[in-house]
Amino acid sequence: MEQKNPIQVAGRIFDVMELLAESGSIGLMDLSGELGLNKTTAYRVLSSLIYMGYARQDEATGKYEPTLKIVDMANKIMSKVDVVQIVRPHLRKLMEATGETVHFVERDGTDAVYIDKVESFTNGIQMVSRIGSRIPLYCSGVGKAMVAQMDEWEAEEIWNSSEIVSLTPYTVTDYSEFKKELELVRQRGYALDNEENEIGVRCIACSLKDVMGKVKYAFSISAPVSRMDNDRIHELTGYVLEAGREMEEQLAGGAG
Amino acid sequence: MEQKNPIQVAGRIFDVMELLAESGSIGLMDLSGELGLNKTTAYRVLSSLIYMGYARQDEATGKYEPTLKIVDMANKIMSKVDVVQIVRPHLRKLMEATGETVHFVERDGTDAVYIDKVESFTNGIQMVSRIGSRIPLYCSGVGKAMVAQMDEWEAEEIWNSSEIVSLTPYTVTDYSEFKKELELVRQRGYALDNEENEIGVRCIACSLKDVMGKVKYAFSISAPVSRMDNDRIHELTGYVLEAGREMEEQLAGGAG
DNA sequence: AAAATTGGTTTCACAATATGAAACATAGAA
DNA sequence: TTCTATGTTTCATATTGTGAAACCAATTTT
Repeated sequence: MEQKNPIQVAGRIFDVMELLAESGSIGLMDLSGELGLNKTTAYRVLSSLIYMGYARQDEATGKYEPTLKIVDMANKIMSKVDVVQIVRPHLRKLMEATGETVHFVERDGTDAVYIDKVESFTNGIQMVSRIGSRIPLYCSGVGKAMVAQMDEWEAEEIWNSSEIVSLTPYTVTDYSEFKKELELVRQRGYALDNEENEIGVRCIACSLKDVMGKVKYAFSISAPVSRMDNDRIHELTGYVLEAGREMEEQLAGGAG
Repeated sequence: MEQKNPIQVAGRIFDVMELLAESGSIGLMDLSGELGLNKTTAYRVLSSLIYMGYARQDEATGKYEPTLKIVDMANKIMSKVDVVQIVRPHLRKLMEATGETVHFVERDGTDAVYIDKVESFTNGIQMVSRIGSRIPLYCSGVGKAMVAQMDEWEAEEIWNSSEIVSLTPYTVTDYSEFKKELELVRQRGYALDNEENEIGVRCIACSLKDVMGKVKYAFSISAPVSRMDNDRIHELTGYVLEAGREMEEQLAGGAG
């Protein structure tokens, strides 16, 4: 058994918040059923959330919904993530130059966490990425870009700790194949994701080192395959590498 | 006394989260001191937050920080706010046409809550608005734009329930003056904020009705006074009213 | 219209759970 | 070394959260 929450209610409270966020609007019975909570307990948790201003109850339907107080908190958190402040102008520039949506991630264990994105204007199809959401390193462009710059043992550790699943028919699930791919990434200076993570989406990614010289960040341009044939990839590569150079320089200089 | 939290720890948990968000990184002692919590209690709360993945402890310094899990939750919440999906393209268009930052708010009691913003690219000076943060109705462009379209009694109720303070020398703190201003807004179709809320910032705002025909939303273009003389305001007015018409139409049609 | 069902709200006796004083551990400063 | 400042763990205690059951108010069914 993997140790329990030092505060029982805390788990319940966040479960409720999470469910409110997920559903947008939900009734007491559905909620308590979904979470396996006693009706009264669920009610008390909701009352508490309302008391604190994180939830509200719809007058008409009696259903419960989240307020935007969490969103405010989230934005406070983001405003403190100073890497974002530094790289955003570059990401914008890259988006303008290419017309495609740009993502920026930070490594966290065997995952990458989205910490910024700049969406393309023209782009009809929107990527479903969300700031704060995660993507595994082993099957994403940004992930491969980062792992490629790590020591062999670390790459292997990440592979072994990851739960390898075929998300699409193109997902690499064999370690030796993965290693070959990494070698390619090192040669080119950027990584490609050919629908390995989500069908219909290709992306070009490049990693960045932090102040300590450790691989920590990566960014990517992603677009539907229809706009990402080999010629286009070749064309975009230049922009990506250029942006990478600029950002790396500024990140290093910022807090030497 | 105004009734207490049905779950005591809940308050403490969110106080801690809020403080983590605010400070970015904080030690146990500072935290417990700041919140008036017992050292052990603070420690337990933090342990619980870490257990759930909402906080982490810096290996090197021992200090505690928020993770991005809350941010993910916040974005889930925002993705459910469908008004945003509808109006964003219009806000973008407005930003592109004017080159100025555009805000979109929803009324909540005597406040307006920011639910979307599109920042101008060129803009050197960044507004400090945050999605989810609040601004009083009585002293903001968006607020006046909304109140102007309400019944007299509702306007008065809002005024009386608001805590009127002079945020700047230009803030209107007299009700009869406020009413005159509202009359002007009705005539023009848009509201102006001449540094009434923040010195150095002017904005043009316009309100929108929801599906039920109730005044519920508003949007604004804001910019530093240096770029907002009377000529410029006159020039921008057209864009604002145009955007307002388009959005109102689409909001009404969406779920008739 | 009466009865039954459904969802939200309140009460209350009980014990599980959060509490905080105090002791402990560790690292850096004097 | 000793002192001081932080973070961590223990443990006896009662405060706090718990959930069964009763309650209320709309709907829906009969």
